[in-house]
Amino acid sequence: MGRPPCCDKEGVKKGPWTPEEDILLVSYIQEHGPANWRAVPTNTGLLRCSKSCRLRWTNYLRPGIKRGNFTDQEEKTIIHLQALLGNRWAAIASYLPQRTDNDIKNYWNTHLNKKLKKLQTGLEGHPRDGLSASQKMPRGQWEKRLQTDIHLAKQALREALSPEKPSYMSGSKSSDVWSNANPAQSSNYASSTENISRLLKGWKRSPPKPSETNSVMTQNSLNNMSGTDSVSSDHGTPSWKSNDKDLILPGAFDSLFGFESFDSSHSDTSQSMSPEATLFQAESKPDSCAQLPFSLLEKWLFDEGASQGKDFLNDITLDDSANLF
DNA sequence: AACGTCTTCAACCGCGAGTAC
DNA sequence: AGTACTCGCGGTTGAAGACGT
Repeated sequence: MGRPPCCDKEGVKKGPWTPEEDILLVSYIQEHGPANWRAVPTNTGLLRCSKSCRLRWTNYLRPGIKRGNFTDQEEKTIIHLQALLGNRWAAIASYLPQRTDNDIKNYWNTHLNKKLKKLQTGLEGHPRDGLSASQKMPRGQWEKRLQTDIHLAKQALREALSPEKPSYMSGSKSSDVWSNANPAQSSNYASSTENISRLLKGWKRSPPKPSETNSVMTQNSLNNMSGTDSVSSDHGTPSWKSNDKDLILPGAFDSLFGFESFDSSHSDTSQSMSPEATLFQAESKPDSCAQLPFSLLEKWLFDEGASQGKDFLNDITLDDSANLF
């Protein structure tokens, strides 16, 4: 028996999404939550397959997504996690809540891979000068420790992902969140998304011709979505506002690798984020079950102790990571 | 200005895992 | 237990813009 196609190939639109399609999708998800993707094309009238809808949502429209350049810290995180986890982009993305696995994968393939290869080839035949803390120890010892570290991290990840994980973990997938969400939560959800408001900004600037507006797109949903400010005030949390600042999961990533702040420009935002917002940020990530491994990994990263461990990753340089491959 | 090449990234494809029946 | 179906992941592609000649 052959595998059935995920959608009818006939009459299914492919290629880039239009703002109109985005609005339709966002409008639908606002009301129903990101679940039962199979039903999305039918219910929205979108001529897209369910997979395409899900992908569009998770990689572009989902709230809390940060776009644009990767920071040095993010770069380091990706490099290190890639060394630990390999090309498990979804797992890596779970440590960078604002980035999608697709983004990270693309960034790795287009930037980091090249960068590392370049450095690797550049280092061949050159003495290793400008050594970081981790490199100051004899190379053999460092490599040995690194192997042990990787082994420990993998073990920790395995344990953390075992079925005995706490209940809050097992039920934290975004679809679960949404299938259980009440309508009010659903409304807040869509209204609080910077991506959606950004989308709507563009939408307002160049509104579609009336004939292009699908009947599924209710005025009510448009109002809800564009009313980000009013909703944000309901929460009393400026970070819910639609603005140009990126949302950030507070705390956790400040501590990761000992960064004072994941990005200094975000610190204000993260400080002002309410617990609800924090929860939302955590839950909006599809694979939030990796939060526990994160803490274990973080512990492992810092278990190097006060001696040198804490600065290990801050000090880690691209050539450090290059040697991991 | 025109053309060719390179780079980027959104989107697609196929597969495996999980789940409902 | 077996089948059908959905979802999520990772690899890959291709359109579009950037850049160089």
